[in-house]
Amino acid sequence: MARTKLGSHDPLETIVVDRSSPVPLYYQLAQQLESQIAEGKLVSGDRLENEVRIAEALGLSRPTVRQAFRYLVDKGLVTRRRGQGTVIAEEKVSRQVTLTSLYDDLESAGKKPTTEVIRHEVIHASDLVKEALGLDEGAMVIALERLRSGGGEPIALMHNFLPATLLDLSTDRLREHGLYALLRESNIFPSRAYQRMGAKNASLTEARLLHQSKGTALLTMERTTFDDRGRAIEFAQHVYCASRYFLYSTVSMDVSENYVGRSTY
Amino acid sequence: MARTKLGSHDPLETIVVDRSSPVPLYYQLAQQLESQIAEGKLVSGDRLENEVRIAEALGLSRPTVRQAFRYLVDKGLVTRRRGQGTVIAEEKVSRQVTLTSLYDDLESAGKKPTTEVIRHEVIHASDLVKEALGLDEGAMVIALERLRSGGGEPIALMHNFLPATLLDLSTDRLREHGLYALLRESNIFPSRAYQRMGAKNASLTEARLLHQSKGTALLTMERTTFDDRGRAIEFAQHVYCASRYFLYSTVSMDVSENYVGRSTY
DNA sequence: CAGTGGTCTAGACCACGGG
DNA sequence: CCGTGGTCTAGACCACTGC
Repeated sequence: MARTKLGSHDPLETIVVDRSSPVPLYYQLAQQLESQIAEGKLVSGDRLENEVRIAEALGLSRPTVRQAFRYLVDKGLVTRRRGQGTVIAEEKVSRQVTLTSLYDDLESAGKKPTTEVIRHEVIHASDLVKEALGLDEGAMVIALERLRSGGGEPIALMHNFLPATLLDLSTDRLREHGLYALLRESNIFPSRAYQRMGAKNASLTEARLLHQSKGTALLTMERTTFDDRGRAIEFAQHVYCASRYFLYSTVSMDVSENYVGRSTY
Repeated sequence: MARTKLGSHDPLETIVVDRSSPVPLYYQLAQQLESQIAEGKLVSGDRLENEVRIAEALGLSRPTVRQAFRYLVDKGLVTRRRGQGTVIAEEKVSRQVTLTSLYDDLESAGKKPTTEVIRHEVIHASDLVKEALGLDEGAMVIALERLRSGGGEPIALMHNFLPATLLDLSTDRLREHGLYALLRESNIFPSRAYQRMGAKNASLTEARLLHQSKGTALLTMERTTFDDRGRAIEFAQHVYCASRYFLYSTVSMDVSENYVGRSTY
């Protein structure tokens, strides 16, 4: 079954680009294709028109269309192969667009999350925190300890350290919002994080806070987050209740390794 | 201290592109910059020349230089800001280029890894495995159970399931190589994986195999891996010894969220 | 062989950041 | 204001895939 169009649905018919909009053309195109995938108008295995025809149909140049496609590839929504075309990917990969670090917020959306702020103060950074954040001797950091619950049950015990010079945090707003949301409000945009995941048996205090018994296996995560300027903005040590919670992530293998593997130079 | 060049070192002087090489020009440029970063000739905070001047200096067009820079940005090696330029990023982010899924191999490089193949047979896929790999009723899969050790101590107990139609595996080669290396040899290129991490208390058999006591906290990971064609190629259930092992990963936040966050349309 | 994406060019104008 | 990266165009040729 080879279909140049896409079964009963031709996505190009419903796509429009607005040249008066401040939104980049490639982004308008990418978003509309993304929507069609999200809505199920384009499903796994469907093939898109080739770049040239899309460019003609929408009155765009080919590089612009390619930029839109690159966005979709980066998101794992489509796969492209020379000589074969552009095909909608398995939902599994794309469905979980959520990043590990943000999963809290999304997951809890269905679970009525609450956050209890156990600790919120400005202190001298410990050696570990200084090292992680690249701070100088005597630097001050905001130290947070929060208990995140969903559906009435505790999910995670979270310790965070942020450079005190970065922003001011309100304890009240911490109760209502994720930390990253507050950072974004202050024009700090997390862009990359370096994470380390492990496991540990619950201590007595951890067990009590998380409503578990001492010795229960807990998932641990240590993370250093950097913003789009390359600044270290947060060091976190979290402990998750493994019985109620998993950390999800989508990882992409390095293209360069494949490249080297396939080339012969 | 504003330096248009880069302190004592001008990276452009040592960069050459070979137009007769089959390696793309943008990739030649990206790799050479990457090398200079790896070798410490370019260090965190250094600023690169702007696109136009690099293009002129190397006799390339600006889009080609941009493509090289995009590669470096994707790898987290540099950050770029309009009006400010291209700056080498914190080492922390870039150092750990390693993917979670491949960490085994890299880590074990320093630890003399050994792999004991406990099980290697072709079986009917269970419902869970069929679901994960998107297989039909009655499909056959290769079932693997391996114990990975480093420095004489067991590190991980690994269960893998691969579509039997995908390739043939030799038990001998499994002892000597990582699974992904064998896949690549068969022209199967893992490109994305969907992972779920958790924790559990060791069962008696797990404890025995991993030289731990029953109840010790273990790190668990479930993963479905897709290749560059978008095919599901592997479903894995691994259990790691938390006392000797961590899972590392570098995650990048979604650009589009930032984009939306900053725009006003 | 025809069809596809991959690479590359030589320009253009715009948007943002900082002095 | 200037310098920077961000977007966009209209072409060109090449490399891989599958028939």
